[in-house]
Amino acid sequence: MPQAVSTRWCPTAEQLMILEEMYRGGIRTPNALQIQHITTHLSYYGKIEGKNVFYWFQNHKARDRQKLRRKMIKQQQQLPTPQHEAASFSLTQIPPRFYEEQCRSIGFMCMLPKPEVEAPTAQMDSAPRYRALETLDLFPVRSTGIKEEKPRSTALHVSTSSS
Amino acid sequence: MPQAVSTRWCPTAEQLMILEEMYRGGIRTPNALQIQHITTHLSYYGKIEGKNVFYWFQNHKARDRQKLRRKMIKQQQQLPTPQHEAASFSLTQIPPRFYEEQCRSIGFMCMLPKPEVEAPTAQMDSAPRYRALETLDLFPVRSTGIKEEKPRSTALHVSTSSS
DNA sequence: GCAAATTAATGATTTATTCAAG
DNA sequence: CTTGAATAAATCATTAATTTGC
Repeated sequence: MPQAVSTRWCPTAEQLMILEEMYRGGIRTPNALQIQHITTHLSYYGKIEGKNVFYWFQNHKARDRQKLRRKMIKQQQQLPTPQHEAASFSLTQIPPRFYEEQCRSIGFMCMLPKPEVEAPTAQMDSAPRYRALETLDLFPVRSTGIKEEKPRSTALHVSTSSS
Repeated sequence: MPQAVSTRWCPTAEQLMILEEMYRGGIRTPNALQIQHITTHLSYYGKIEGKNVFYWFQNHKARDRQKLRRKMIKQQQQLPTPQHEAASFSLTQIPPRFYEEQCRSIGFMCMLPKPEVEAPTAQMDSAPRYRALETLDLFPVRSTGIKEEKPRSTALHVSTSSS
């Protein structure tokens, strides 16, 4: 069997550390330019593509939120259950809403299936290709105000449309 | 105000016709290469980008399905309502499932916010830029077996995980 | 110890919702 | 109200952990 050594991106320890640091720093939905920068920076530590970064943040954010939700439900169930006024609508709702102008900016773009699956003999992240790293050392990882990411109602769909 | 004449893609009649023709032809989730071709082809009739094509199919498919579902619900409600065995789980499910190995292939890619919003003086789809159209005249619009797009259960989540 | 069998994580896609321009 | 755009939720699928029988 010639090729097909791995189908999906496998982040190296450094890459993961940096990504998590950024996440902790407040980055949630990096825009295209940010992703480009992050990718460039991380490519120093191993093979990586923009979409990997994109997906990583999507998944990390989603699973973080999920974890929080579960914890909340659990807490609620452990509460003394105030007899009167027992919730009549599903809880698990994060506070009211913080909004904060979601950093909506990511755009999609169709991407060709995959350039080629080069069959590496044994060299990958062991031989990092010093990609420039020109633009910046790392961009404002912890600025733009750690937005709490508008929670939006998590359960409860009040579709206002009526047609 | 210098620029910003229009933010979103406004499909021309021809573009729309062609897209619908393709949709009727069975295309639902075109892969990147297909999108590229479609875009190239449609750019002959006016300004258009790959993501427009991507979104168009996404939305068209979703809204088509939505329409069907509503129609179904309506029909169900108009039925004599067979007292016994009233559905205990939400209907609106499209038949069983046809599967057919979904043509999964689209990938995302981060895209810069927007190259530039050229302030057109009055020329857009009136002056189509004859973009090559080299690769093909149009690819197999009605082949690869009109896949009915695996309907997948629309309501009813039987998560097998247990943790 | 170790390798097949399970299960848990998590990368990658698709679908559902929501927002908002026209 | 229609629909392009964008994000979030739900799934799918593959890899890593972990368990289990030997």
